[in-house]
Amino acid sequence: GLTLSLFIRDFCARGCLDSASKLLYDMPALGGKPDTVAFTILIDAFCKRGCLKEATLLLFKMIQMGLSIDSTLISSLVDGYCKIGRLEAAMSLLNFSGCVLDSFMYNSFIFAFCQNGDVERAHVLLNMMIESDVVPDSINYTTVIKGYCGLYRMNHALKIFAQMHKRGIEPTIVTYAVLIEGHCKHDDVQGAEFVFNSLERDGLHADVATYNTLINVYSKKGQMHKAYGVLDMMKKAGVSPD
RNA sequence: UGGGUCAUACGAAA
Repeated sequence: GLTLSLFIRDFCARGCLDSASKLLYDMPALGGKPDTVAFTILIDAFCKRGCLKEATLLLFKMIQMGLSIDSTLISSLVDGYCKIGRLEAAMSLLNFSGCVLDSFMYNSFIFAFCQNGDVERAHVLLNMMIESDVVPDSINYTTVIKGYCGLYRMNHALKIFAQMHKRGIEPTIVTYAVLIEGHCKHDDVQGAEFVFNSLERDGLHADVATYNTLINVYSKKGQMHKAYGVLDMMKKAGVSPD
């Protein structure tokens, strides 16, 4: 199954889902066995394009074939349904599967609530994770932080950030980028600079996206000399602009 | 050693 899955993955990455499907069906003839992972790759590709009907059909097809389902597979579908706003479909699929929510699936719901502007509910979900002994990771925290930043609630965002630290979850480069952008929305250039500097203090390496975020802050504030200064920082750090 | 969740600008749309 592994060999042909690599080709299926490549087809999906290139957006050739028809070729990927064909290969999946041709696997037996080619001497390969379609397995859960091969199906998951294709199902996830359909989910990411919002084609949940095709994805769900494939799910039932593989179940008919006697293949087992696992959390990764269900997570793809749960995220797909969440991304198109069908949270109840995501929930019923989850119940049907018998899988339990893990940090990935929790995040699909948390993200969806944030997108709807219902960050309070996303926050409740984050707390539910802890109560259910599912350890929230930096992605779960970052998603809620971004939600609060989007609502201009920097105080809440920073509170979550502090809780994250207290629980020993390491922020990532994304966490910092989200906070930098949040401060920018608040017209708080100094806050953005403070976050950027703490990033370096914590031994994380800014990447192109991080630098672009900071450049965006400065250019929106008309501080182009500082924006050019970031360009110099990038050169010194060996990060090329895109 | 193959599969799932979070971030930037620009462009497009409003």
